[in-house]
Amino acid sequence: MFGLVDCNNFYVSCERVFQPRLEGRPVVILSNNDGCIISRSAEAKALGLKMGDPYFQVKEQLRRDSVQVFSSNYTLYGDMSRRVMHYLGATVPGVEIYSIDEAFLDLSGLEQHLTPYLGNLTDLAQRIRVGVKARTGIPVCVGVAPTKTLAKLANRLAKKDAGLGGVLYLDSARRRAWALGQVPVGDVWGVGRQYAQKLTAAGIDSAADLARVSDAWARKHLGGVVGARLVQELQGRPCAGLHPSEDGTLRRQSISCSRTFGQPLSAFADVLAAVTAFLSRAAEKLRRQDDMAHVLTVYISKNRFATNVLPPFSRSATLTLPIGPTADTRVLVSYARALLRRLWEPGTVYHKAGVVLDGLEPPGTGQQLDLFGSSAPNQNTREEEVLAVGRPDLMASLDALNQRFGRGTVRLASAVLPPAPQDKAVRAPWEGQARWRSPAFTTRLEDLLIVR
DNA sequence: TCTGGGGTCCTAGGACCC
DNA sequence: TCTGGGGTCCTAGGACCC
Repeated sequence: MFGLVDCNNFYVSCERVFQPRLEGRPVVILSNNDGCIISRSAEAKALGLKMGDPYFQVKEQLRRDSVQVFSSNYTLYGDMSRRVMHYLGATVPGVEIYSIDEAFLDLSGLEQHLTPYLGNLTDLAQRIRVGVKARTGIPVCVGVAPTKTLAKLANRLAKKDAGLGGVLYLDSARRRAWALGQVPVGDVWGVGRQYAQKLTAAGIDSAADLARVSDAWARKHLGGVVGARLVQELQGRPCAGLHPSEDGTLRRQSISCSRTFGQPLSAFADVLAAVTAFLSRAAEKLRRQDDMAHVLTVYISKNRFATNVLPPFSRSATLTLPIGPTADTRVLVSYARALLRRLWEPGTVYHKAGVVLDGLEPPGTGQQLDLFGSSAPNQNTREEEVLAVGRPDLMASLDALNQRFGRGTVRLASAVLPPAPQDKAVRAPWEGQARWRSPAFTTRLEDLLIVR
């Protein structure tokens, strides 16, 4: 049996924990660069504000309706998420952190042990909901069902129907059938815009309809094996297990960092500075989960909303590192520069850039065998290994300094712009704005709330 | 003037190998 | 005239998720 815990309007809820005056008022959170709406309170939803609405388009309405507007504050949200996940981890046997605001719970076998002492899974789910709120201030809903897809579906019903008290357990075939009938097919986990359109055109309107299609039909029209699994899961046959997140952290298979620039850029040096900064950040995350990367992708994008710009809006270049996996920022940056040159079209105005690290593996899984001269295939030359390993000690010092004195205290020279006239910090041309960012209430001593 | 960022999984064609 | 088949790796891209 699976549980799904999903935080309600998570980013808004994080702000409200430390600013109770926001309770009961419409609140929205904006994306990076204050671009568009990415989280809304119930009151903001009721005003018709939509996920993804560009700020500049709804600015007037926000003002008219006295909506409280915030820039996103990922330091705060990340820390609040950690607290929620920590509590869940201490409460049930297995937790899979699915996103910043969602976690699957392994509840298998719990019911039979639970019932005599503590009641059924509905009671447990209810205790979890109350417990998270009491310990973190974050409201959540909990769905419980025999498959992940049905747990998601139960969660969404629990969110929508206030009468359920924030919890729904699909404990019988009858209840499952009822739940499937309540949910439009486009709201099923795994059905996006394209598939929803295709499905409704075929007369499949609800989750219940989708649960009735044949395996062959699902394979043909819903992306092959993915579609087949989706339908099975709706029918109550689990196709996906729980992948517990060890010690409350999420281990990634790829790590990326990208940004829309604060202003359009057309100088190679400016974009290279951005790419270097993004890659520094990505490599930092890579080392934090104690991995090395074997594959590097760089991409640059034009403005897809501009009427005078033709597709393709984005070009990418991927390289399997000839030297094997590395976690050294300097090694990665030297390859990234070459990839960027390959993509670069002089005279083009760029809007966004990004990097992706793939092929992650912990240090010493493959390349170290070769150090001892094993006859493994694809073995690197000694020189290549030395290049790939780089200077782990240097990287460790870099991370330690930035951890202690703040992100970006020590950077690669190529990420730094020509010195400003005075000794004052200037924003890099690729950096955007965050005009309404709340304090880092939980992670900066200077930002601690003062209670009188 | 102003339109996010970070992930997952799957497919498919070409290169290359035996 | 006529030219195999299967596997893996690399790379790019599409669909989906929050």
